Amino acid sequence: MLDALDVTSNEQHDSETLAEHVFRRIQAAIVQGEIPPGSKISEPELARTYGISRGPLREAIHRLEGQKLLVRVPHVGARVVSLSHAELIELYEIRESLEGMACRLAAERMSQAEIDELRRVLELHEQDAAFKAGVGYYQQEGDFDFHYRIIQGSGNQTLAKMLCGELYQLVRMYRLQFSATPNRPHQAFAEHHRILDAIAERDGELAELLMRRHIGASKRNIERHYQEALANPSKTRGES
Amino acid sequence: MLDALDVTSNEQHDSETLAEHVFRRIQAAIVQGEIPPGSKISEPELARTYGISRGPLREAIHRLEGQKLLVRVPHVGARVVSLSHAELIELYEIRESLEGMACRLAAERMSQAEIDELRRVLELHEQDAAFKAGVGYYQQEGDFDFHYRIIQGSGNQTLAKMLCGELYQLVRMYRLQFSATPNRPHQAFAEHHRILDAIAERDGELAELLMRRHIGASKRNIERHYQEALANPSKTRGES
DNA sequence: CTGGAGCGGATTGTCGACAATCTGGTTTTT
DNA sequence: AAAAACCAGATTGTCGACAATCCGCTCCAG
Repeated sequence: MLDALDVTSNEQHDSETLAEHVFRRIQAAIVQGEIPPGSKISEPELARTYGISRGPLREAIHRLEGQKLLVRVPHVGARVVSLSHAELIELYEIRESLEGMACRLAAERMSQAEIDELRRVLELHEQDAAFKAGVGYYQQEGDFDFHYRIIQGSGNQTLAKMLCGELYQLVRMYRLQFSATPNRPHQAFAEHHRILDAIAERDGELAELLMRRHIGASKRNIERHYQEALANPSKTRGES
Repeated sequence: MLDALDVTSNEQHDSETLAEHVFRRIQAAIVQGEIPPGSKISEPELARTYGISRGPLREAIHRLEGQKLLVRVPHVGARVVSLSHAELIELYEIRESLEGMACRLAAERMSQAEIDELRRVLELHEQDAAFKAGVGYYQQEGDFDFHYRIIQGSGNQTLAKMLCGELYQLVRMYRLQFSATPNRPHQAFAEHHRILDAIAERDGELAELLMRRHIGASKRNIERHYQEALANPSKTRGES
């Protein structure tokens, strides 16, 4: 069950609706930065690009707006989201609260098999992190994502829909953008490990605390990024 | 008094887009139960009802889906949401976490003027609650809603968009449905008062705790409702 | 030279019609 | 008679065209 990995990107289920298809394609393009943040979305242009009419495209745009990947103003059009520093911090505060809760519930309700699988995911990350030698914690999608699996393990389906179905791609977008911090990946991995241990010991209270601290650390990491970018305006992921 | 309740439905903003207009009207109809939960949404029928084409109507439907007031399955259509017992409990757990956080932030960041206004809102509720003699805590909308104002007072705009702009109507829909519990309104009012006191004393920790308990009490109230409905199937107060 | 009004092009909002798909009842087959 | 195939009706998905609105440019006045 680990084989199906890029089911979200290409290779469409042919019975799938056109709007659904183009929705996923644009979503991937935005998250991976192919359509840069802040850039305007032209309906006719995108319709030509994907070879569809404006009808399904507009539905896709509305759904992207629901996922907060686009912001739309009436009679003007849509732009790719570009979170301000304050907004990004706010998003992390929300994650702190919500994923903290999810982690507590996961510690209480995950099955032993799920915990074992989660441990295997972490080991897989370890190998990959070692391979990539620190340049960005390998940020896999969906089932390979540590946070994703914990949220799923919380058993709260409504929460899972919220975090894994709506805000997930937005968080992923910015996680990709800030993953190039030198020391952070190693630290994040260690934090993940401690969280897993707490879950394995069924210590919900500790698991929640650790997850909140983990996300809080990510938040501070981002704040540091912004302060550096403020002092040294050569930003946007420095490939020296 | 009660007449100014449908400000969201008709009248002004003629520069407003058609889709926006019909979106609000259908939203109000769903929240107030005019379109019963679980009922199917027929695009042609609604288009005739509101005198518009299917284009803007579909946009409105998508936005309603984003607010979780509709559930839509491809090639079949949309239905008004009908949360199961478990889903409703999950929603309240999420509110516990999020509004707890909002309450802590509000205690730390609300201005004195905002706190004074909040107290006035509560006094207004007291008069109204006394007037209505216990039959349902008068659940005003927007600025008149205690929870709404605390969330706004948290200063976290992202959180406010989430709770006041997306989940708000859904919560309101079920709050209206369960507001007929005899003793609950008086109790809820007392809890609101204690929360306000904690905020006024700038005690964020206590404010968060009280808010979590307050929502937890509402949750238990709903659970009791369900158990009674289970034992005595004469539910859905009033008509079918 | 500067500022504002007016105009042209382009984009978004809206519409009606056609095609693809689902639902439910009917017919046919075993 | 029961189950599967089928057909009819309606509904959703998609399309291209028209109308309303906005953005940027030009032109004119001061």
